[in-house]
Amino acid sequence: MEGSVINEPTLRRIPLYHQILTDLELRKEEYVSSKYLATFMRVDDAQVRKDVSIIGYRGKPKSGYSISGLRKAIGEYLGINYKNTAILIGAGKLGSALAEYPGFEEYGLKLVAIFDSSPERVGKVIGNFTILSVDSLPQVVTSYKIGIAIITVPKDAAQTVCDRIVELGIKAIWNFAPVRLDIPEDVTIRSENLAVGVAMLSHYLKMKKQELE
Amino acid sequence: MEGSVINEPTLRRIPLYHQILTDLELRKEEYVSSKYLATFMRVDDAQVRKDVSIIGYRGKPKSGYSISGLRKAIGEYLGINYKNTAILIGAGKLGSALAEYPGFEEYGLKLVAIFDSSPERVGKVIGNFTILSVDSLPQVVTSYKIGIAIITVPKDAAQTVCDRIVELGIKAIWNFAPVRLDIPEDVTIRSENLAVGVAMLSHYLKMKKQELE
DNA sequence: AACTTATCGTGAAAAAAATATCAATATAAA
DNA sequence: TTTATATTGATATTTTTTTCACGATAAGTT
Repeated sequence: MEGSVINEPTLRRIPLYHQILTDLELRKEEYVSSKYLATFMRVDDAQVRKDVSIIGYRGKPKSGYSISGLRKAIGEYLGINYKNTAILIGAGKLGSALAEYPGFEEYGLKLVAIFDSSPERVGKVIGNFTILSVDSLPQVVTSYKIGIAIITVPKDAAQTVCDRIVELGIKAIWNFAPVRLDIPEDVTIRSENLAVGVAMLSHYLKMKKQELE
Repeated sequence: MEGSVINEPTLRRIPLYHQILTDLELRKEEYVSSKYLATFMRVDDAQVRKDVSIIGYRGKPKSGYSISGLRKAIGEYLGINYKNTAILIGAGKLGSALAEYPGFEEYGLKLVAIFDSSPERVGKVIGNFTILSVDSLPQVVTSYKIGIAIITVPKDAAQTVCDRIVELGIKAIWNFAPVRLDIPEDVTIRSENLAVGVAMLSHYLKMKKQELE
C-alpha cells in the first residue's frame, strides 16, 4: 500500500495525527496504538492503520507505533521538515494575527515578509516584520524564491492580488478572503472559509431546536 | 429527495453556494445554472443539483435556479436567517481579529461578549466590546441564552475553558485552539485547525518538487 | 402550434471511503 | 520453551459519495 496516491480525507487527517503525536511525545510516551489514535480522532482504528500505511510507516505488532518514529515519518511525508518560504498580503486584523501564529514554523512554513497596499500601514511593525508596500512584491518573491502566498486582504481586493502573485510565478496560495479565486490549473489553492464553520454550527442549532418542537 | 438527512460533504458545500449566490445577487443576476455553480465549486453539475434538492429548493428547466430564491432557501435551511448568540473566550490576537470579523452577522451569529482570564486584558476595548473577566461567564451565558461559544484561548487552557462552558449548558462550540477537546455526546464542536492548511500546502509543494526531479 | 434546446430532477452505475475480518507476529507470561 | 495475547497489515465487505445518463419540462424559435 505504501506510496499510494493520497486521498483528500486522509490528507486532512494526517496533520491531526501529527498534532496528537507531538503532544504524546512531550509526555514522554513511547508507543501508541491505532486504537488510541482512533478514539482521539473519532474514526475507526482500521482507518488509522490505513492512513499510516499510506504514509509508508510500519508499526510493531503488540506494541503499536513508535511515537517519535511516526511523527517523523509524517513530517517527512508532508514535507514539514523542509522549510517553505511564504509571504503574507494584507496586514489587517486577521493578517496581523496570522503573522504571529507560532504554528507556521512548526509546520515548515517560514514567513518572510508582510505586505499591504495602504500607505498608512506600510512601515508599521508587526512581530518581527515591517509591513512592506505591495509595490515591492516582485523583488521579494524572486529574491526569496517564495513558495506560498497567504492572502488576507478584503474580499474585493482578493482576485486582483491573486492575479498579481500568480503572474510572479507563485504556485501555492492560502486564501483567507471569503471568495472563490480564479486561478490557472497549475496553481494550488487552499481557502479557509469561516462561513463554513458558522453555517455548520447554525445548522446544527436549528436541527436541535426543531427536535425540541 | 427533499428533507433527506444531510451528509457532511454536502453540508460543507452549502455555505459556499450561499457565498457565490450572494455575490451574484449583488451583480443583479437573476438566474444561475447548476453548471455555472459547478465550475465555480469544482464539482460535477449533477452534484450541485443533488445538493440543491437536499436543501429542498427547485429550479426551472431551461432557466436554472432563481438566485435570490435559492439564496434564501439556503439561509433558511442553515438557520442563518435566525440569529444565534455567541460569546468569544480568549482575547489574544486571533480572538481580537475574529471579534471584528464582519461575516458573523452575515451568517446569523450575534456576538454578545468577549472574555479573557488575564487581568491586564480585562477592561480593554475591542471593537464594540469591553473584555470581560471569565468570572462573569455564568451570568452572561444565562442572561443572554448563549448558543455558541468560540474558543480562542491558548492550547493548554482550552480543555479547562471547554469544560466550564459545557457545564454552563452551551451545546455548540467553535474551537480555534489546536487541540482535540473532550466533550459530552450532546455537544457539537467544530474545530478550525490552521495546521491542516499549512500541512496540505506543504505536502503539495513537496509533490511538485518531486515531479521535477 | 409544432419544434428545438437548455436545464432540471432523479434513478442507476461507478468510484471512493470507511469498516469489518482475520492471519501474521512481536512481546510477555507461564 | 511453549502458550497466550495484543496489535499490526492486508484483504474483503459495506457504506457513502460522486458521476452518468436520460426522460421531463419550460422557454424560446420557426
